[in-house]
Amino acid sequence: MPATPPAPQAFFKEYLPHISVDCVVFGFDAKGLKVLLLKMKHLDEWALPGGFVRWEEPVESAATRVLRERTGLEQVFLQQFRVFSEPQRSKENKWSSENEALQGWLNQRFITIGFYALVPFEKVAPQPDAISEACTWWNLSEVGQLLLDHNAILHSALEALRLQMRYQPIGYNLLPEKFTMPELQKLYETVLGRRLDRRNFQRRMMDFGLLEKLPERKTGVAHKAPYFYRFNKAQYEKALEEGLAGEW
Amino acid sequence: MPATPPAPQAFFKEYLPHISVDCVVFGFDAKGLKVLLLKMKHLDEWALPGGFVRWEEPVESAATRVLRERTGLEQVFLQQFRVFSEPQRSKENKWSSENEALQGWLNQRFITIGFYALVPFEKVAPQPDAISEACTWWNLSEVGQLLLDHNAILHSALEALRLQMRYQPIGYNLLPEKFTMPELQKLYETVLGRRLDRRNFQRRMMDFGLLEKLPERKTGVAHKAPYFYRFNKAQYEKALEEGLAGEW
DNA sequence: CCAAAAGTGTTACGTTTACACCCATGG
DNA sequence: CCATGGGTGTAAACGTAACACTTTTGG
Repeated sequence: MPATPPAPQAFFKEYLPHISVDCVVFGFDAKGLKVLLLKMKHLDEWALPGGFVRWEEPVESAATRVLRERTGLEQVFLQQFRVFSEPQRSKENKWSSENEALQGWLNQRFITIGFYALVPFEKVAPQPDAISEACTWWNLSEVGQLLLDHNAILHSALEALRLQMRYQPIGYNLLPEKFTMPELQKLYETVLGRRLDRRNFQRRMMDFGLLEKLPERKTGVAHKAPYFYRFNKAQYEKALEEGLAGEW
Repeated sequence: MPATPPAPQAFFKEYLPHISVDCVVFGFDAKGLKVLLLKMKHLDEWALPGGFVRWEEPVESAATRVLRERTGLEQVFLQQFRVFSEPQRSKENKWSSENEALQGWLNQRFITIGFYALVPFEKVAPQPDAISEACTWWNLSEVGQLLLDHNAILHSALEALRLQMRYQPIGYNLLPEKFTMPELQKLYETVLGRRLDRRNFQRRMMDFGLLEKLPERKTGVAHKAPYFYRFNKAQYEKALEEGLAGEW
């Protein structure tokens, strides 16, 4: 979205009416799973980054654009997971903006297509959009009341991510290029919401054949330094296509 | 306030522009999996049953309405699985209709929300809609070239169904109230696309605790007559909520 | 009365889970 | 030098897959 206030009716000319995309952007660091949220102008609430669909683009392109503008990233894992379309979902909200064109646009009924994204936390430079005054990471456990039905969308995205984990690998997009086995394990434990056995986890991960063990070890840590690993991109893509065996 | 200029035509008054729903309706009989298709007027192609979204209803309600009007059924298993939004998906098609309002409506760009439904084959009374001249079941293997991107939607629905099978029970909506174990097995083999061991299948199914064995047996069959079973509705619903263990 | 299909049980195998031991490092 | 965390190995437990035997029925 442009930083300068749009001309009247600009939104209606540029975007399909009634259709929006909302992105649940997941990141991961030592503190656990995080989600990218926007602080809306003139409102006390935070919201998921979202956007609208141009007249000649697919919805995936709209979501990719939102991601690029909020995070600066180009290639991210992005997956549509559900449509949210209750007529009441936008009713409760009374948008009041100094910009009349924007206000008229936002007060439509919107059917929104939910996407979730997995992004490398440390590479993101969060940028607010035209209708928000801040864009920052939130720990998943500390997220409060969100705009409209965005809490439900977030919850649904997390469920979709947990489901994806059952048959596809995650990690490539959520971790830095080089990472340690305990870090990867923490990611899995965080998303699954339960502890895993250290030894069994390592063996299982290696058996998938997606990881390459590097000769280097982590430095500056107490106790025995863990080795670094990285994903084998080709094998990882293959696993995304074909799925993994077994359950968690 | 309405987003698009209020059109004189009835369609624009009644439905949200640019948004449609398409339903992949699966049925099952001795011949295997079937899908419900419509023969379009003035076109040689068949299409998935679809419809549009009223100004004050959620998309699920639109899909339910399509199902009711095409099949006569009220309570069916219905699940949204993906949005199809390529701008080109509707471009190729030149609608020509005797009804000018209809033609103008259909020539919009549509973003469609894909649903799949599981219905009891024998209870369905297929009914064509206003823009089609026939509505019939097709064996999945005999489906040819469909309208627009409907082949892709169908294929995607089948994938979603296979995925659902991995962690939720199917059968309640696809089989008659009373059925035999071989019939249930055939359903699973058909959807999964591979043979299963008769004995192990039976044990596994019973272990799920969803089936009730009835005292009656099938009559008029050669060889040993199989018992009838039925699903325990309460347990089945529970399994749909909580998921099943194990892989196929 | 026998071929074919259905019901029940038992064994073999592999995968997951649980746990033991050794290694490395910073305080 | 020892407490802590990381790396590797092994045995038990569990679930799935493979297979044998009995029962029933129509031709």
